[in-house]
Amino acid sequence: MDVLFRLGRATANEVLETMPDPPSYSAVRAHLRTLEDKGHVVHEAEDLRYVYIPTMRPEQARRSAVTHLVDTFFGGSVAQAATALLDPKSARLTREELERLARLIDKARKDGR
Amino acid sequence: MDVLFRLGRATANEVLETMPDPPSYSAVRAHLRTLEDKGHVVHEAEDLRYVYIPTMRPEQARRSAVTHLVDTFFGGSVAQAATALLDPKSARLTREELERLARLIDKARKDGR
DNA sequence: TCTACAGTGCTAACTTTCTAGCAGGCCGCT
DNA sequence: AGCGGCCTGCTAGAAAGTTAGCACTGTAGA
Repeated sequence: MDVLFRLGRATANEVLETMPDPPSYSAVRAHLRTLEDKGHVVHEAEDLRYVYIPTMRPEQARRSAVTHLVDTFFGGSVAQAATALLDPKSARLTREELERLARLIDKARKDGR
Repeated sequence: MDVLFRLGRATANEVLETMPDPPSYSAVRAHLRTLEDKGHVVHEAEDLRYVYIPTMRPEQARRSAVTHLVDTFFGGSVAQAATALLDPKSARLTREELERLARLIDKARKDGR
């Protein structure tokens, strides 16, 4: 699923190539099929092969992943998660991005009071 | 592992209770043992039962989880991830938290130029 | 003391996942 | 037409994960 969320859509081979510690091609194909059985993905035939696509909408997947991360690793604290995310040691943001985030926070400050 | 990262340390029973869609108690115990075999957790005897603890340091686990989230769901863009995280629809930050984040970004802006 | 309880170690059966491999279809190339 | 490559569907055996249940141990309480 992570590969599919990352790529948006992918064939069995692309999933295999993108995976870290990949299992066999057979395993990937079988797993994609069970994911389809469970309704987590759909496939389309394209150029003679199957392209798999997550059924969950990207925004929802992102939201759910973010919530899970915050709950699992930051005790539910968005602020702590944000602090870790913006940690200068790893962040590397452009000036425009920083401006935009600053504006976002500014707006939240005004709205919140 | 998610449960252990969330709680820091937990017994088999606590893991079971914390899991969504929990399997059987037997499965949890067996799984904790294989995690221990693989070196991902250690156990300590405490009050006659085993308490399991992740071997990876929390900071490292958090960093790695954040990186994975950003890469998987936000195309590697920290800025997009931050925007989603601070989305006012779900964020709910206190004024102090907002101030702290604002200062963090301000600092990054000054350092970066 | 002895009884109940909760936890561990272990086992055996069962289910699911993983793996390799085969037949068949479609395409492009010679 | 014939060949090779790539993909699907399918199968069967191996490996891993799941489950229930037993014996044993230490603790607490009647």
